[in-house]
Amino acid sequence: MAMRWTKNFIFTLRQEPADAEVISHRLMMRAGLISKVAAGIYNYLPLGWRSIEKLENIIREEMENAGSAELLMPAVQPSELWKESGRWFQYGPELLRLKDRHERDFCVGPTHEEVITDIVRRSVTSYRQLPVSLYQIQNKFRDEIRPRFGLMRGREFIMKDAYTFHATSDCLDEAYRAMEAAYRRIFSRCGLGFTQVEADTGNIGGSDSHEFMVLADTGEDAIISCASCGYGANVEKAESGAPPEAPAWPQDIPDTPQEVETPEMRSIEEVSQFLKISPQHLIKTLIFETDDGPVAALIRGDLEVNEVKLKNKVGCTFLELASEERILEVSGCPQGFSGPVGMENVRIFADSSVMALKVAATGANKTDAHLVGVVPGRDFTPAEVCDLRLAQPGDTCPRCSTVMGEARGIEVGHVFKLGTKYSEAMKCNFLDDEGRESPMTMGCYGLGVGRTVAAAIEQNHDEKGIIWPLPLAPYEVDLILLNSDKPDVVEAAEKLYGEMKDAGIDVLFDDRPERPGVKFNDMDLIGFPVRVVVGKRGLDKGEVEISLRRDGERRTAPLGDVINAVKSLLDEVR
RNA sequence: CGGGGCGUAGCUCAGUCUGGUAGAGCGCACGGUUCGGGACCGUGAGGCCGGAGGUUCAAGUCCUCUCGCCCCGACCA
Repeated sequence: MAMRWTKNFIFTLRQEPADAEVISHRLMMRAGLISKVAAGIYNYLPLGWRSIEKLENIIREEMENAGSAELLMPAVQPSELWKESGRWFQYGPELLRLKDRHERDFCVGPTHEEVITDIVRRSVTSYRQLPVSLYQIQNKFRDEIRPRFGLMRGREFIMKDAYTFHATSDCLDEAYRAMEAAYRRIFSRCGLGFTQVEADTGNIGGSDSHEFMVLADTGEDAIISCASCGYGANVEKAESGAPPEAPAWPQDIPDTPQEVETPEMRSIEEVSQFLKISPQHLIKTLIFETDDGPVAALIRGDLEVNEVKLKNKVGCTFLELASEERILEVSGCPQGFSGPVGMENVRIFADSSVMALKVAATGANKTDAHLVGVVPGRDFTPAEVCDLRLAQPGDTCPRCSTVMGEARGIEVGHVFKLGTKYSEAMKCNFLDDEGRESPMTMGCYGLGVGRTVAAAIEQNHDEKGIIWPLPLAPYEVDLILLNSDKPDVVEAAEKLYGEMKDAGIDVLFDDRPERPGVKFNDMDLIGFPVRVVVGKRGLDKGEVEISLRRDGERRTAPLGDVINAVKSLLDEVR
């Protein structure tokens, strides 16, 4: 594909756009790749769209390779399907709902489990027809609370979503592994540094789940990982090895907990200093509000509760710290003095670190008082003991006990084993070889297209602009006509452009009558991987200049050999 | 939804406190000089000062309401 700049629609910005925070957003705006229509809603301008399409085509190749067939589902979906799965009621304002002229309810699809399940259940009835693997590349809409960072967190965004249907979980495992492999190939082909981590399944539901994270300091997700065995997980999900044991209890262990006055001592720090007890001997009691009623979570004083883990344990979709009034209602005292002893009207979830304590101190459920000498199991029994810890860098690895580190990442892909959540709710059943009917086992696989392009820019730029990895560059080659007022230079450049076109080179011909500086700056800003400069200076010697965006080193090639030189340079960066 | 901030030329922003003729730089158009890293000189076009209401002789500026956008937080593939 070849194009002239003057026939294209490219407007670079000299000044930083006022509302762009992160580098990829700034550069995409400045380079004229995207423009904003409304909060979280963007135009993909010709240059940006070319990069998007290049990525889409890589995705298509790898999806087909993984045995998935492309289709396209509607953006607007009837509420009936969502009511069948139950998500019409579970989803909050993030789901953009609308009514048609007959007052019928619809939504703009944030994802397509319902529609795809409907498609498959209509046609597939036998194990002989399974497995099924389908994907689409489509615009989604999620009415994010706070869209930001350009394409990184838009409300409307392009996503590749794939869905697989199986007769057995073994078969799902196989498809899941194939998808993981396809994702790794896709991101590798884009030249991205990424990592695959264990993830929480969120509102989509399901069991196994992995996220593909492009490593970048601006990433919105925190990842905990082990350099030694390769274990990695989103902090939302991350397990960590047993925390260091608490030091020896400095006092006698009484037969019953002793109440101690602790006036105005609410925080772990205050209480531990006041009582001269290490934070590791305190039990922190947090009251949460959920759609399933209030619950209490217990964690050792030096650790933090992971709300996602708690949410999963409780089995609720809504969870947040309870209000002051609610705490008063549940524990009979203001915030800061709650404790598990004698707390009976709520379900209590205890982190295993709490139960590992031989003896501890905790709130007395009484204003300005704590209990010292509380023995877990003797003085209180939680409804459930589980892992509620928020993993932190420095924790030990749950697999191999090495100390884990933290990194930030941009979530560009997320694969889930859905199991039968949707097939059961929507009666997407099949008959097995013994004539028994059962719901299909499903997997779903998302990949953020715009986000991946943005992530590529986060990873590949310098102070001048983007440094495109070749596969995502809007054009691979920028051919610059330097002296548009010199007929012989124009003629040479035009001739070269024709040759490149004929040779099938992916080139943009900067034929604008602009000053050299303007052209050079635009070429750096947009970041074409290979640049070919035709100017009077070189032409007098019968040469043109060729350089790479990534190192800037200037090479020359005789006029007759430019095509070959460009081709071999392209191979070099490929 | 809570907290903070901003809406003035295509873009980036002054002017708002203290009411009195609508500004700058960049971009754009035209002429000239320039021409290998965002040139220079001259001329010019371009504004319902986000919108509605109010106060006032007079509102970009003060008051009320509204809409939009950005940042922090809670939420999320």
